[in-house]
Amino acid sequence: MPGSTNFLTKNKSIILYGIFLAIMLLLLKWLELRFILINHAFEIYAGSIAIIFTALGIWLALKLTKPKTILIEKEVFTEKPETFVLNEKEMIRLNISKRELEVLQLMSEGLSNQEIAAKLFVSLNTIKTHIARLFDKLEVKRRTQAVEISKKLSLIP
Amino acid sequence: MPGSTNFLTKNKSIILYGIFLAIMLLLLKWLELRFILINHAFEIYAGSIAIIFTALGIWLALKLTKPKTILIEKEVFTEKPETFVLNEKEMIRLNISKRELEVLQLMSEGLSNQEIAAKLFVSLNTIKTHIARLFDKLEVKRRTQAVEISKKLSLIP
DNA sequence: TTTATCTTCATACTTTAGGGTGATTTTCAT
DNA sequence: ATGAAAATCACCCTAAAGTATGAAGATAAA
Repeated sequence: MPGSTNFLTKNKSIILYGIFLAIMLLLLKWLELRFILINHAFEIYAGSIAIIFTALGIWLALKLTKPKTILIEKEVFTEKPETFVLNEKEMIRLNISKRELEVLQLMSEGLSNQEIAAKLFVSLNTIKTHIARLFDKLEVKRRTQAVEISKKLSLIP
Repeated sequence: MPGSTNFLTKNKSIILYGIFLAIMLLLLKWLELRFILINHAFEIYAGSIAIIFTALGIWLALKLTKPKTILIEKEVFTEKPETFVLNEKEMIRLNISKRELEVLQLMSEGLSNQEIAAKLFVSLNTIKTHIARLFDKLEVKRRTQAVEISKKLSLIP
């Protein structure tokens, strides 16, 4: 830009003087600082040490100490675990066979003997004998009781 | 003891000399320490500052930091909530009466119609009609199904 | 191989459950 | 007080459940 170039050439000496003054001022300020530094060298040194080692102390404490942990156990109640596991011990104890358990399962779902027979491709009489044996082993007299008790024993879900 | 007294009087000058020597040695050692301290005053001072401020830093860090809180969610499976609450909305929706619910309850416990009748001091026929209405309202055909469904609907425990 | 258990099926019989219909008495809210 | 819902009961009939007994094939363990 020609405008700014003109300004520079016109006030060259003034600018140079200004710059000189600025430098001198900076130098004086620096010398002042130096003077202060020299005269208070010990205090500055001690202060620096204090600051540095305080920082070191903080760092050490934070880094090397075990974090203070407050363990809060929050109980989460699960609605229904749904994780049915067959109580095999009871099954063995009561001497209930796999087939019988299968019939028991279907019985608990509300199926009639006829429906169970159809589902397992066997005769109604077969289901009746299975159920009769189940009642004997479970020591019950009715299917509703059988369902009740075998649910409590975790033989069925 | 006369023995030890004899020993003291006999060697008095030797003992005194020994004590004197010991004191002199201690004095020398102390002077030596003083000399070391004076000559290394600055280092000692700086070191002290370092130690003190490190300690300060550690103290600050331990005292002023918030303890880290770790929240751990622990799943607790309640075996049986045992807190059965009747689903009254379903009861109203299905238009099931108190007496019917009572019968349903006993039915779920495995009682026969005859037993239910005896327990409620009513005739077998009454129980039959109650149950017939229940089956109608629950849209089922067998008592095992009735028990199944009404457990799911929280009409019975 | 032989024994014991499981699974299957049958026949006969008894008991209980369930369906349909109708009727009387309580109870309770309008 | 009166009408609707609830609770009670009876009778008849069918279907399903449960009991008892016997027996035969399948399977797995001894």
